[in-house]
Amino acid sequence: MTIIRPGTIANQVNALLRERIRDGVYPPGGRLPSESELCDDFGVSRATVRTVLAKLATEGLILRKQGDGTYINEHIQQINTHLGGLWEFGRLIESSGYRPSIRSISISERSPTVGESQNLNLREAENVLALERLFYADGKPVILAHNSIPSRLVDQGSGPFDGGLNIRDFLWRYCHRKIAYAISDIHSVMAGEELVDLLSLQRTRPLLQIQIIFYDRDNQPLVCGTSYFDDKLLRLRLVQAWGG
Amino acid sequence: MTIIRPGTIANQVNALLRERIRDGVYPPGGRLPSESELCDDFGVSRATVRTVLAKLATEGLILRKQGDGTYINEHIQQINTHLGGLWEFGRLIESSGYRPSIRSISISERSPTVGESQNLNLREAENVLALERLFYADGKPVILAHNSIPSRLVDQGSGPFDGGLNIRDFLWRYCHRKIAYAISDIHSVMAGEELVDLLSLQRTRPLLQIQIIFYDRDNQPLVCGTSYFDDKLLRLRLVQAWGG
DNA sequence: TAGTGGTCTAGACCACCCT
DNA sequence: GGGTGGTCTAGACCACTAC
Repeated sequence: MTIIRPGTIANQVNALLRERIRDGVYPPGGRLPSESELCDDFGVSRATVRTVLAKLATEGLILRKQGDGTYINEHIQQINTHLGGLWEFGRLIESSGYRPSIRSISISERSPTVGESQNLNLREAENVLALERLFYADGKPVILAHNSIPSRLVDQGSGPFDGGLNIRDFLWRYCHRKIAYAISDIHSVMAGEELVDLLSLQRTRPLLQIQIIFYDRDNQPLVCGTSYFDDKLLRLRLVQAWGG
Repeated sequence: MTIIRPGTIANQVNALLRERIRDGVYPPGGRLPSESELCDDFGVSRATVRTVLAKLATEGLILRKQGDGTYINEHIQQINTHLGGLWEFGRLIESSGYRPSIRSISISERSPTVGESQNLNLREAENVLALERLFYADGKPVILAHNSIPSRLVDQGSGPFDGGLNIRDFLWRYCHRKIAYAISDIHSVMAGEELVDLLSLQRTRPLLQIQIIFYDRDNQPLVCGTSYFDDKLLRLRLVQAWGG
């Protein structure tokens, strides 16, 4: 068949396979066509097909059995939160079955806290651009997110800022930087007064706290953030798959 | 050079590269030899080298820059907890800087709870083998772990069981099953009396709770588990890397 | 311009599962 | 035996970065 999508061939095959799995073109829980059939179908080499299948396998979306075939894991199909979902709060909200939205509480430049200065490896007297935002699930506040970016990285005169962007898009739009990797720490904390108020909790309650630092390919810290949410409303679910 | 290790060529190259990075054979934070140099060095094809480098890159251990080279990420070197660390509590304890040990509290067959019955997809009147274990960091109790395996999966007459094995090894030794993937839910909970006692907490405190279900390649649930630990003592740290 | 990583191909051989 | 996925090779061309 002919491919008309943008991007590399592997990405196109990837997108097509995901579509077909999602839309049930291949029987849910059933077997995928063999690698050689997929090669013929897409008109690509086996290596390309295998690259894509390997990626889907590490996400747990398919299960591969030597000498038998490749099977669709309907279990995972419903979970859109693989890894990477740790920072995409919009997806996290969606995967819990709600419609996500974002409200920007404040976006302003200020001097850094001690923690920010360490995490972002700031020099003396460097400021940060601080974002405070609330994520909503079906209109109900569920996640409070603080993020800080070294002011030096922000393009001059690039405001006003769109507080509705996720961090990756924000960094690209206003800093022209790409995220290479991130380190996250997950903690369990009791909600303070501010959190009880902002998240409309009835009373104080243990919440999940996610601290995350994003780095670019030059190992330079781009953003650090601290976020809070009630794990009784949203589910933090991770999938790990082993090829073998 | 000649390779003398067991396993596939790719695995041997993988192990060698990790060793060299860990031992500082390649300058920490510096550049790795180019792909073609590694090919010559190891005597393998470029595709094989690239397979290995891709894996190291997704773990964040190396940073790849087109047109430039491959750089060692000294930042990640110290973090042995990539993904997969979510269930290997021994490693989790090590990565927080302690010496891990395990004590088995009880291993017994019993009827399942409602949750276990659902999670393990048990039939009527099926029992489970229940493990209750404590993990220690430098001799101090830090993680309480409950795990349940359908009795049907356990080889007949395979007891007594070694409570010091991690789940993967336990399943292999006593059930001859391999884990294909796992789904984990992370929650924030207040320690109850039993936990305060077992983990020698001074008072009740918010803890991290990890609920996990392991499946085999046939999508059959093998084990479900619930574990608790104090995130003030142990760090739950995840690394996510994007190839691009 | 030279060298690096990124993408893709065609083909070989092996290990494994099913019937 | 026949088909499936697992491993590996040799070689081509492209895109990007540093100089």
